[in-house]
Amino acid sequence: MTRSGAGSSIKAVAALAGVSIATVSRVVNGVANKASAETTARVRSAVAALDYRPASAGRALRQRTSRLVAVLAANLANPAMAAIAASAEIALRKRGLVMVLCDTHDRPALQDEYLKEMQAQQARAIVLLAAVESPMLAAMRGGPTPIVFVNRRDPAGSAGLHVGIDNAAAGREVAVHCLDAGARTIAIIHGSLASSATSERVRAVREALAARGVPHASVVVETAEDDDHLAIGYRSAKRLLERSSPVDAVICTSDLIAFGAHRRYVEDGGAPPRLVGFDDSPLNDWIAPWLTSVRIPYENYGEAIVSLLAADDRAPAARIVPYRLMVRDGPSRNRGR
Amino acid sequence: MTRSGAGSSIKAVAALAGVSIATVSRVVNGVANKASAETTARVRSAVAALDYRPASAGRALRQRTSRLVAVLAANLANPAMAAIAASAEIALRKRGLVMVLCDTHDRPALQDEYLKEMQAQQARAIVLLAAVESPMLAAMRGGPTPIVFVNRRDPAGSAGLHVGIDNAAAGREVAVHCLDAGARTIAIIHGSLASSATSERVRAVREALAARGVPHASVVVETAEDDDHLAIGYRSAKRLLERSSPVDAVICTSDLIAFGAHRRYVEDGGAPPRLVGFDDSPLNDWIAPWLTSVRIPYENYGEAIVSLLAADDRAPAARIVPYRLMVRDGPSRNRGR
DNA sequence: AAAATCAAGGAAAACGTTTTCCTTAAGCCC
DNA sequence: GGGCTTAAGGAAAACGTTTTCCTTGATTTT
Repeated sequence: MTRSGAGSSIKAVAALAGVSIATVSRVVNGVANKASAETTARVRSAVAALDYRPASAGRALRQRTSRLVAVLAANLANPAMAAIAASAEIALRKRGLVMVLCDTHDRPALQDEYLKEMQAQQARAIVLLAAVESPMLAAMRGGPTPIVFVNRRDPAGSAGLHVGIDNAAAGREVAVHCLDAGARTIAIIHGSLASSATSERVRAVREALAARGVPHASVVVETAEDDDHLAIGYRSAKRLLERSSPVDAVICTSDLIAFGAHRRYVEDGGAPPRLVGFDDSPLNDWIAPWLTSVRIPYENYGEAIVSLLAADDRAPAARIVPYRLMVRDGPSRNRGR
Repeated sequence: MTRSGAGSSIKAVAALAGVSIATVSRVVNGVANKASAETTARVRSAVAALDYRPASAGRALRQRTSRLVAVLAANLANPAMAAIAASAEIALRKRGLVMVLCDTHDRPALQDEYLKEMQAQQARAIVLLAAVESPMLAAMRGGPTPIVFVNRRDPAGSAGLHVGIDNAAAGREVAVHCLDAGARTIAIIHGSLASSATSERVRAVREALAARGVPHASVVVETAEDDDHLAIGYRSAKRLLERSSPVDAVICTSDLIAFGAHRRYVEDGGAPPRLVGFDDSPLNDWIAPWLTSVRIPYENYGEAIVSLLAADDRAPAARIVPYRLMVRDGPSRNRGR
């Protein structure tokens, strides 16, 4: 006798119910027209009595696919990515899928290592939070394993499954917001343009400013070579402060960049300019009441991802979710009063 | 011919190398004295040529254990938990293990559901980030699957594997720090005392204050029934503000609670009291320069967890990692000047 | 009333590994 | 040179499922 609940096999259930293991399997998996109501009930109660749950290894072996879904995040230290992961986990679980979470540190080699590992795990699907191009990704593209690109589109062409916001529209709205708020000279601080999200945002801001008559050359664009967004913001703000003429508003392509810039301005002692970021998080209300930010509903990304996986091939291959500009004008900005 | 890299089986490798699958398995797994140098080389090059990696389902089935390690976090929205998860992922990966991350929302029923699922997955080990007591946990305790309790100790007795800081010492240090900084009346805001970490911190603070001659009754202790730490801090600070006499320092059992309290004070308009929290994160330097906090090296927790799993049964069953009080006195506190 | 469908369920194959036995040949010790 | 041990490697079992066949009655169709 095996210990009761733990790891009872299909054989034990079959024996207890007085049927073959085939029947148990069919009842558990809900195959129609293969068991009488009476048999079904007997099997069900045996399953409950033994607390049986099919061993995933056996199932995966036979079905040649596991219930694992890999989420490869570029940087888990980024609260936005963590939020997406948390949301994905819930949505996957609801479908009986299990999330495997990995941190690629935005490095192609590591991303490839994980892709290979997940192939060995026979992962049901791959979710890439901010993908980078890599050999293995190229090899798997078009293969049988669905790949969902979140935030950043597929780095090679925009064909793949995608979840994200309309970055161009958001960029325009941010630009217009700054102008409407009275800003005359505007700066942009951005991260790596290899990210489609970043490049789309930057381009949209510039175009919107140009369309409103702001001379192209008067827009200051800063960036820094660093994969830490905080550092990018800090160093870029430093350079903005070194300029002869100050700017009225700084548009950052992520909240972390804005945090970095804000710190630099605070250290400087003066009143920081209007700061705008992207991502937003409920935490901003608490710790960054000075930051206007494009709220991206990461808590809904999980469902969007899963629905994309469930959809048939003819459904639209992208879920563009709505964003919302959260205007904040809290303590820190007018600290100088 | 199967498509080259993808999912080649051990049979293909054996055929290419001209050996049996048994030999391939042994070479891949590094079994000594079972293959000549020449054979080993031939197998290795076949493995490389086909980009072979053992299917984990087959392996798990045979070995009756997978390479999955489950990390069950009480709340992924908490940056501290996310940081631990990120660190665990790296450490596990280094040992060829794969992290499965789940969010139990601090609910026993959900924790049990995950525990069952992970048993079906034949998880190699279970890591509980802030465990709650639950029937399934009780059933698995003492079973073959190692369980590591992180931050909170095993809710039923302190026998289990544990990674955390010396909360009593940290609590004392925080209390002394406040007194040394000149605080006369001190408040404590804490979360659920079901967490051993929280209760140990609160007790240590109170004892240290008493030892320094602060009358027991003069210490204000606040809390709120909520699983959102931000809300606990906010609501508790509200009550502190309603008191006739203000406090000089508020010790919070987590940074999130401190964030919540800070917001309430800022809304009030006056200068917030000295605020102290627990957890800390690199982000605090950027966004909460007003928060003194006990820095817990979550980035090292992954290694501590893994070392606990690797240790034999006679090694000490706990890893108490060093903490450090990060004293900050940035802009927001002396904003009133 | 023969033919055809269909529900119910069992036996056994298949999935891809690891590992236990075996076998063979070589080396070593006396 | 006979008994050891040992390296090298193959055949086959075992792991726990799902699923393909197959069989047997019962019911429906023609």
